[in-house]
Amino acid sequence: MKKSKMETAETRKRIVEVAIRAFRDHGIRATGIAEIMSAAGLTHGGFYRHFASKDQLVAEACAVSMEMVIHSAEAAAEEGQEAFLRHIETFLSGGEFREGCLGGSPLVATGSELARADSETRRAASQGFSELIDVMIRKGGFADTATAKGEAIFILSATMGAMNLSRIIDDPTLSELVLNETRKRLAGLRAKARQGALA
Amino acid sequence: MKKSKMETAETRKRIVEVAIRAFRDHGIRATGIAEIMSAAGLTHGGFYRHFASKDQLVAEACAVSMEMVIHSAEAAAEEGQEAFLRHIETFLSGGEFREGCLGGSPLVATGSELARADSETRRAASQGFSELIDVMIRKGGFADTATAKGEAIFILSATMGAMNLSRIIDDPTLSELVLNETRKRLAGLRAKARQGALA
DNA sequence: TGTACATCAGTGAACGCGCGTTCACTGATGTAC
DNA sequence: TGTACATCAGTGAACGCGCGTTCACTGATGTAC
Repeated sequence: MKKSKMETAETRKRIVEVAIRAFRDHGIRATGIAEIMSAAGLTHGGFYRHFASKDQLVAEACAVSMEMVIHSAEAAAEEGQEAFLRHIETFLSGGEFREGCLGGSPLVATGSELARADSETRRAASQGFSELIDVMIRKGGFADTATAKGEAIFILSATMGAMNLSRIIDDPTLSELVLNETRKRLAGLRAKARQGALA
Repeated sequence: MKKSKMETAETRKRIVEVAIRAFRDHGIRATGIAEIMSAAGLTHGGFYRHFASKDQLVAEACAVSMEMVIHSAEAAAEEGQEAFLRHIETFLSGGEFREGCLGGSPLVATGSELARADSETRRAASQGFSELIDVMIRKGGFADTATAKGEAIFILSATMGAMNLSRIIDDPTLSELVLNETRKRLAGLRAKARQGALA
């Protein structure tokens, strides 16, 4: 039962979307092809009509979910610098897992697995991270353009580190403290970076 | 061929040590019992004379490797505050993977897997993290004791986030930039925290 | 426009493989007398 | 101190299971005439 080209494209897209969520929720290695296909309303055999291997899907899922994070950040930036900065900061309040959020980003949700992933996947992750830095530089309102890239990198490193730690820690009080202390200090840094703009 | 109590204890210790390295290098899920036992010079069947399950070994390996990080940090602190701070900072220069280093810590090497680990393992990781914070507070030379914990948490979050990111990124230039920019900014913060001590 | 046929998305059984775990067995150790 | 026996660390075959991947098949789609 061959499907129309449009249906085929939609199916492929659906598989990637389902995979993004599954990898984010359960990890890459812990997620099976059959599980993904089943969640997409298909049987496992059809997978290889769309992808050459699981690794190829992992790479594509990584690329697409990084794009989602980037688009989501850009969309927030449409509403102004304040909204953009609040968008970045929001992750550190709830440690959100939703798509488009830093917390839903594969860099946080599957970080240590990505560090050991194949070259295609790491390429996708690196490319996405690089683009995220560029968006921050353009919309972050950093006073000193010479240090903007470093500031953006620092903010992302600290945010992602705090989110990862907060998910490991089983004591809710300490877990939230990690998010809050990191958010507080990054907000202080940002205030200073923008104060510089007025000077 | 029963072994003496001393030999048995040594074997158990060796299994844990081998496991720490294997989990750190290849990840938890990707490392099999047979692989660990073989690296310890044994066959896989004997594993269950020492541990009830793989999960139990994971939890113990997590606890022991966190202790190694903590002891290593305390040892550096013996040589004075400067040496201690340089010890923490060192990780951000080379992103080292050695035992006792933050980079060799399960929090960095297997971060996203730990976030989904069972309660025993997360307990061990949380406990270790908590103790690491305590060591930093005691030896970090923070001027304001009220904010020392927050400072320590922030430094660890940023350091771990940067190390994880630097291992994902495949472009060596950007990878090093992430470590360097994070190190530079944390050094600036520390200088300020100690300046406060003199005031 | 209608017909014949090649294409190929999706199915579901099957593949080899490695996993965590179990178990009967071996034989040196530790213990009770 | 010497002997008899229970213990149990380690071996290696075997277990069921789920994995990624393959394949013969189905039948609707897209194409060539």
